[in-house]
Amino acid sequence: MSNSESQDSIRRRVPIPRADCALAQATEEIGDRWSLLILREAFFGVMRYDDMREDLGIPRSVLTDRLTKLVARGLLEKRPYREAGNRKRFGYSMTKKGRDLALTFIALTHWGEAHVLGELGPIEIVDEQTGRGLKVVLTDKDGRVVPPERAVPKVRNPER
Amino acid sequence: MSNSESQDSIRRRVPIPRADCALAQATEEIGDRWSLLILREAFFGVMRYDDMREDLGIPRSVLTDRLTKLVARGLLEKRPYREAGNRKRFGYSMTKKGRDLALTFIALTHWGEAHVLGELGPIEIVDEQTGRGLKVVLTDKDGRVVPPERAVPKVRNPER
DNA sequence: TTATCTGAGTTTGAATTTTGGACTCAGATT
DNA sequence: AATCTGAGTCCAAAATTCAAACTCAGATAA
Repeated sequence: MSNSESQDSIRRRVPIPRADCALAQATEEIGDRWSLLILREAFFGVMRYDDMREDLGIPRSVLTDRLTKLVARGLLEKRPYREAGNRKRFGYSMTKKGRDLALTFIALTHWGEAHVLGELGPIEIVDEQTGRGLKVVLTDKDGRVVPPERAVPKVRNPER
Repeated sequence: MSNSESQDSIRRRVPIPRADCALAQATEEIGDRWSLLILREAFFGVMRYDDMREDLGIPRSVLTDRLTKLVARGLLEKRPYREAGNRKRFGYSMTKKGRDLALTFIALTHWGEAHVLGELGPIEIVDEQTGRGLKVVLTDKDGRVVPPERAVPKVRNPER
């Protein structure tokens, strides 16, 4: 059916207003091999430098660098804490901006399970209040669920 | 309110079964500075090497490398096409696996608009059938919408 | 038929980033 | 005074990225 690609649809594309696109900006902040994984740690409640390092196997210098950047960009905050009978230390926790990446995490995790891992991973995301498993869906303004195949890009304010 | 972090909650964290996590696998496939942007191009209907290069400002050698990898991993496919009176060429288009990243794109794009760009970007995602704007939400099994703040990780089969 | 153009790459050498390991430092504990 | 620990810093080698120049094959132009 959609074999008609051959002729001219190759050129018919959404004209893309360049780098002012939100996805490009977003990948600027978290689009490297480590930042997302570090944020996942924070999302899962890991706050300490050495715990993250051990979980991820990330080189120290890179972890230090990423944590610093994530704090500077407001995705994490560095806060002092004190454990029973220990000196004060610092840990990292999510800001609102960081927590708002949860949807992206979950969507990407589900994709990874479906298409890379090939099975359900060891951790699921549940509703804290009901304990029920959660999934990510698209809805329109009225809350009607729309399957992802029907999602298409559209220029918001075509300037002509 | 949540000032009680100080004492011991710092250590109380989900024990994370290591690298078999889906998110780590997923970032292995698309977690670099360019892959997601290339896939966005494909999602927006850009199929040609030079169009992608121009849109993204990506070095040729890197684009070639990423396209090859994305094809090898099954996110894109390379297909011949022919434009009116031109020789046969090759273009790249999304596979199902690639298209299934749409939810992740959209979630990340919305995050970028809210937290980085600070305004709506030039492109919105709409329902192809109704033209209405779409957003990403979390739901439970019954389709009940759950706000992202209530999403928490849980070990799926705690082995004890 | 030879020359030119074009899309889709390669190649190259310099600049940048990543890596793993060793080293540091300050406050607790022995 | 010596040791331990969490949270880094510093370093040289390895891997990646970059911009710019070069290649190559088929279509069109002269």
